[in-house]
Amino acid sequence: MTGRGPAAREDLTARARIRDAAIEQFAERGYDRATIREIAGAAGVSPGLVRHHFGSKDELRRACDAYALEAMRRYVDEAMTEDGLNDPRTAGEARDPLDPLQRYLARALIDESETAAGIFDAMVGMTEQSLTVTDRQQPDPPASDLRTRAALMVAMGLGIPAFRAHVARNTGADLYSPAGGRQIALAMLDIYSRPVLSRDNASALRQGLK
Amino acid sequence: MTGRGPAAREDLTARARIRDAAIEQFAERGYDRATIREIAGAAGVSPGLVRHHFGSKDELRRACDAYALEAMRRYVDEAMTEDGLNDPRTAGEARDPLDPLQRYLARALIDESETAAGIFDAMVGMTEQSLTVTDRQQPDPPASDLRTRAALMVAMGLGIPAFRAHVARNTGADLYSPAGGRQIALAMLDIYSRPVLSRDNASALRQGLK
DNA sequence: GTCTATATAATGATAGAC
DNA sequence: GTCTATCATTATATAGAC
Repeated sequence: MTGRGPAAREDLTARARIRDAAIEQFAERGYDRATIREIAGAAGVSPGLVRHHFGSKDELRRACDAYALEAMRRYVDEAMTEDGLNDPRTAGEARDPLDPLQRYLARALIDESETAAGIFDAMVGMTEQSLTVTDRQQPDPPASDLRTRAALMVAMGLGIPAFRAHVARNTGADLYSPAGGRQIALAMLDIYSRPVLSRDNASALRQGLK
Repeated sequence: MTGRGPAAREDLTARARIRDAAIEQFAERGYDRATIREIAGAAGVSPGLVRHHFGSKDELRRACDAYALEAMRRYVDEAMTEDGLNDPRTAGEARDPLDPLQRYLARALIDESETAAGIFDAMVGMTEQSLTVTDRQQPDPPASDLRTRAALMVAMGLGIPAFRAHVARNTGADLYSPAGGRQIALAMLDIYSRPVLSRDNASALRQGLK
């Protein structure tokens, strides 16, 4: 974990408060439905000040994108060190500050942000690498294209923050509450550690595809 | 498969053409960015006629939702019969007409449609049922809540149509082209038939969560 | 740096002719 | 059933005062 924790809201500059409020609003309502007025209100400033600092709504979005990208990059850099890889916290608390950004990212991808698309592609690359290792450890090699599998797995993983509200309604567990986060992490471990289909079942279905 | 296939575009009533164009636009651009003018243009009619047939943009959305719901219901009814369950086509061509509606559904969930939320919940229920069967066949029972796992799996599955553009950019395979669909189906079979995590790995991570 | 007030563009809603 | 023309609303962009 680098540096200082999250500063108290009142300690942030107006510019930072606006950016944080924008990230929250863009993630929650999407780019179009989030209004400058609302963002300004949530940050405790006037709409005019938003323009003063960011120029336009579109540039405000780009600033949020850049901020999210930078935070992701910082996390990946740390996680990829030799220490990080063995630290159990890498899978746990260390990634906590990433959670709201993951939700922002999922929404930005749907809103067709260029920066977010780049992050998606980077995630596919990392998943590809990780799959290469996993594949080698398996007795029988997978029949399908590596990159396709990686892209699908990233899309599936992002489905959870994307449909967060619907998951919460069905489970009573909000992804971003401590208790809910644990409940969901527990379920994810089960999902990821057991196959949905048996090998036989899968190859039977494979036949049906030809 | 019931009844007639898709009618030629020119054979449809104006009302049906508007509905189809709206489903396409809502799925592609989302509710807010899809404009009545664009939908009317795509359907080859005037904006005024949209109002004549549907009253308002919101009622047009509801009509699309109802249409998607009905199509899903019809598919499920057929797939759940004794014939359907054993028909290999149930996993194949039989669900082809469902694809564009799945994409519509994914977007409608993000746009907070009530009807779509109901469909999501129904999908969770079906997944729950299917998981109950699968779980019984496994030696060791999963540790986590059934409904939570089901909700997460539905969200993950819908991540694919939700992030369709990004998957396509990374794989060159559009989910809704014949070749791309096959490529993706093949990869899904691999994903679903092999665990991402070993049991040991999973229980180690489970410890880290407490 | 911060605010208020105004201009402008886009879009959904409406009315009425054919 | 279908279209054209217009209105009302909303949100962004802009200008200028403090």
